[in-house]
Amino acid sequence: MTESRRADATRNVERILEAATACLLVTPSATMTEIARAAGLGRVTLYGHFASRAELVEAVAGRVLGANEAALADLDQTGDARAALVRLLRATWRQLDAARAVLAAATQELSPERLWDLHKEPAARVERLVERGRREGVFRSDLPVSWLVAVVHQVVHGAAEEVAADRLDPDAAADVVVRTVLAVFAPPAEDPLPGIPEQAEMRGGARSAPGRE
Amino acid sequence: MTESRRADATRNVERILEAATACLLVTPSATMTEIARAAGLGRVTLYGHFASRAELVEAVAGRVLGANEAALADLDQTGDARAALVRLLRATWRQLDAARAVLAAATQELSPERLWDLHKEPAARVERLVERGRREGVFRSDLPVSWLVAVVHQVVHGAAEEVAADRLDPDAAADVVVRTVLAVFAPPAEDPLPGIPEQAEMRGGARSAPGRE
DNA sequence: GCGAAGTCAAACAGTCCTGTTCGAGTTGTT
DNA sequence: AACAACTCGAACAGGACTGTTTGACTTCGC
Repeated sequence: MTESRRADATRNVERILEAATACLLVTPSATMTEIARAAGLGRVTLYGHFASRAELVEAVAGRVLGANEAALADLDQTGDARAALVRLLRATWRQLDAARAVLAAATQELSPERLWDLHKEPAARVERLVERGRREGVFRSDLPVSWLVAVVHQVVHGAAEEVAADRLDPDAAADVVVRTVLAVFAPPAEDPLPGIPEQAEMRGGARSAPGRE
Repeated sequence: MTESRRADATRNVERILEAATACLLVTPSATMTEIARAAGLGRVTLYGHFASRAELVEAVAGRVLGANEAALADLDQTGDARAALVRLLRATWRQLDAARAVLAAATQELSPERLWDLHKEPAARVERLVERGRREGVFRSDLPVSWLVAVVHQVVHGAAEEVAADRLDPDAAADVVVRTVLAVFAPPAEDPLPGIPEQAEMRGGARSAPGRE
């Protein structure tokens, strides 16, 4: 596939992907013109390598997610579940610092199914860990698994936003994330307050598919 | 100001605002045409009442936030800080169920400063409560206040997303939110894990104004 | 019932974006 | 050196949206 392509062409594809990543990181709605200018290339050249904007965005998303996967794949997931969670969180944080807004772009540009695919692997990783931690009794069981996974997602993204808004020290962010998630995941000591049902009924991953449209 | 306006005119303004709220709730980028159709009115009529799309979005945002404020303003904020937090969370959840996506629309349509203004009041309310709870020793002090406020924001919005994606039972959502936030806010029993710095240095609300553009 | 206020469809101008074509220039490869 | 691969600017067609105008129509208020 990449057999007979001139050297500068492949180099330019790389330049485009990098510029696109940078642009989409700032503004998910960055235009082809902007990306081309950022890459120091002509707009037409982009279309020479990517048939459409969607294709470029997908390539960027795949690239970022790929790097993410690579970094997270060979992570020690054994031993104490909490320690494993901490490692996973720190690694995720490091990666997501870069991926954040690119995903935002993909979110509103790609088809929902395609997007769900991209998010599936990281989510599954967290899910497996959550379930193990539960069996071992170190994570709480009174909240849905899907919710705990969502909390990780929300907290990490939220921290990224706070850092971007200059309301949180980038160096402290990783620890803040770890502390927060650990606090949520820890089994509740006892009911701290009356008026809260003992066990919230949950829907797990029902997927009863009311869907849109 | 609203003196001499025909009855159907004021009624239509109301219809427009309601339709716009509904539309923006589904899609933040809803067009004037879509909103007009949803309101059962002509597109031109919208421009008769709102000079521009931005003006309409701002009106909708103001309306939603206003209702939010009204509901939260006369809330019992005395007594145990945790109980007060629970009340605040439940009330916020009830309101935000409706406000969610409207704010998303406003977020990318309105000027950042204007948006910050709209978010300021609710955030300040949470912040005051957090600080009181800290003084009373029922909330943790090892994380920045601004972060705890952000956590509330993230968790509530995250729950709304999960509900929208049909991964969380709407009836259980309020409890889930309460449990999650309480877990984060509770003072850490002791360092549960080595490798975490004793106290994360924080930036509070520095606002060193790097700004965009 | 009369006039003013309000509504509306159609059509228009203006902007911005995507994606394509063309011809000329440039640069890698052999 | 020479050919092919590549790049590029300009220009075009097409679409979507915003915001305005016009002139006819409906409805409210008195």
